[in-house]
Amino acid sequence: MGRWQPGSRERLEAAALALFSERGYDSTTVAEIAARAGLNERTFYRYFTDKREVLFDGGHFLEGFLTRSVAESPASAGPLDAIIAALEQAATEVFADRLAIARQRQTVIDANPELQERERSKMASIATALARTLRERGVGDPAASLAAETGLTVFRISFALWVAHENTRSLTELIKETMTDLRTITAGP
Amino acid sequence: MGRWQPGSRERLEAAALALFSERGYDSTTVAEIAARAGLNERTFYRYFTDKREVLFDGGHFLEGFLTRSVAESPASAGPLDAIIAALEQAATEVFADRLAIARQRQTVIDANPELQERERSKMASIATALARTLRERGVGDPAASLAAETGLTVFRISFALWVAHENTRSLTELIKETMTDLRTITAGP
DNA sequence: TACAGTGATGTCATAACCTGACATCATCGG
DNA sequence: CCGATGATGTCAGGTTATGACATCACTGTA
Repeated sequence: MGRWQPGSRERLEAAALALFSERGYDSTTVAEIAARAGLNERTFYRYFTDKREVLFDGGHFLEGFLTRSVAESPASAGPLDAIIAALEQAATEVFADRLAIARQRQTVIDANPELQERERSKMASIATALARTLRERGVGDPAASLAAETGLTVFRISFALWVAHENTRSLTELIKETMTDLRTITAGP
Repeated sequence: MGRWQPGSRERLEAAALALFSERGYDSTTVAEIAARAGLNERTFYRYFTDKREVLFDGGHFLEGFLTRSVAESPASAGPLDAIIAALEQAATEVFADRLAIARQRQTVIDANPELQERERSKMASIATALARTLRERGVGDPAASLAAETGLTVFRISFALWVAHENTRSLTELIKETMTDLRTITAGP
């Protein structure tokens, strides 16, 4: 073993989530997070652009997963259907096994407006990426943006229901239901 | 004349927009904004919770305008229709005369991720408020959230088209069109 | 007029966030 | 064994943001 343990990034993420859960986001300093990870404050900022970002690293993976999924969807599918299908795939392949951590994370985020802001931002970034993917598949504008944003809205609402403490249903199930609600609401008179 | 000129808040907002336009958001310090407004840095923070907020004060007014409008909408209207009607009313009564300032503001925001983040956050806050208003009018959940979030998505996309440099069409017109696109996209197979 | 109360602003000190510049040290290929 | 590379540490410093307290103009009232 040398000077550095491998997995600095993961250690920082774990340390941050633990500390944020224990004593809250505001009361935790970056120096403390780094110290618990056996690292220096300066090093923290080499991995994450700011203090919030340490909670949102997974977003990059999700974005890649979803864009790949949308890119591979059958050409016959409508844009919103392609988005929803990708989200359902993520629901089973990415999220299904991670309810406990998702809840812990969400508890931290729900307690802090700055973090909610960043979460929205991440969702928006994913929506932008998915809209681009749709455009590359020939979907026009603003249909592409609209489908991507709307799909993410459905996901966000479903996700909130999923992590709610009373809930026992699966994320996929909740996405399907929310999607049905959306169709009801948008159906013209 | 006494020690203070009236309208400190407005002066701070104007100074901030001007400085952000001139030399960018990052390169402008809070002390500079305050100085141009003839005030102290500490005083800036008495009016705005943080540096970004100085650009988003109008959001409070918009939120009030929209919730009032939705609260007064005819009971027969569907939830999404009520939201869209309120947004169209804001389009004519609030935004129509302010295209120039809206564009200047948007240029500043588009140049800085932190500001985009805050803008999203403001939209989300408005959506939350509108969802609450819908619930008070008997709309269930998640239909209320869904209608509010979807309506704001339509608005956001329409607004972006409106402030785009090439555009010559009215915001109301663009909202109607985007709404038509949404109905097309969500229409089942 | 005098003067106490109130509220807006200023001053000061300081913690935490974030960054640039440079130093240190382990690893790896030769 | 050595030099290149890359991850980490050290240090200095600017900016954001906040608490505590002081100052000054305006108000009402005796």
